[in-house]
Amino acid sequence: MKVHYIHQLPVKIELFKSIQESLSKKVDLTTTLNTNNFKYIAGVDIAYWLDEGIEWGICSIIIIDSVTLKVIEKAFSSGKVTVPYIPGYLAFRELPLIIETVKKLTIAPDLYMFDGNGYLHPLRMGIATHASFFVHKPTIGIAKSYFKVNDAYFEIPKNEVGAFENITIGNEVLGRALRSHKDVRPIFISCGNFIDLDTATEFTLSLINKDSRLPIPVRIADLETKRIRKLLIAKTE
DNA sequence: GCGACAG
DNA sequence: ATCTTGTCGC
Repeated sequence: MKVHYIHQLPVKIELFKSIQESLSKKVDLTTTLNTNNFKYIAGVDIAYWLDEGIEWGICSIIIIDSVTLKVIEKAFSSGKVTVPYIPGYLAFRELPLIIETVKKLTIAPDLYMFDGNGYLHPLRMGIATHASFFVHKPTIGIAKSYFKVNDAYFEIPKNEVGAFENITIGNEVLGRALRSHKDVRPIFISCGNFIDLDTATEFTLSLINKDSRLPIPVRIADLETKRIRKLLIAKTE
């Protein structure tokens, strides 16, 4: 049985340096919270595969125009993944490839949507929140399944499109279970950073189509990630 | 010892 | 996340 120690993860130093840099910058919230400026929305996802016992990952970021809903940019990065998946520490595993991919973007997204949680997290610091310190933009977390936080409570949302229930601990709202399709399991929305939950919900719902319960940017990033993985595996063999 | 566990 | 065929339904 292999034991992993978080404090020895190779990405730790880099992560904290970036957070320090980010905190010393001034973020203009009046600009970032003006939803009229949310024109370009990015979806981020990673797919994995094993090659001779070594784990590889391919990150895909796609940007859509929130008006036309068309993809206007795609960026990819692939590489070895050395950090294991540990519930609660997803960011340490996925951020290195994500950051590498963000650097390749020629268009700056106004909002990032991540596969996973933001504030809905035991330390209120899921991947969407963690990532905001690198991208310096509003971020939200979209999780396909519920990640249990101690003492958190919520009701199952009604079976209607747009129905939601807040996930709370006392008066604190961590996120919400949102029904993006009728007769389909809800998704779990939470703030990453620089955005409020109502706005996050509004944008999520506005980017849902009949193809998926996930918003378009995350959905397309997921498809792209698997398409590229197939190409990379074929190239190796 | 057993179950839970974002991706 | 990943391993995987058909199948039910719109």
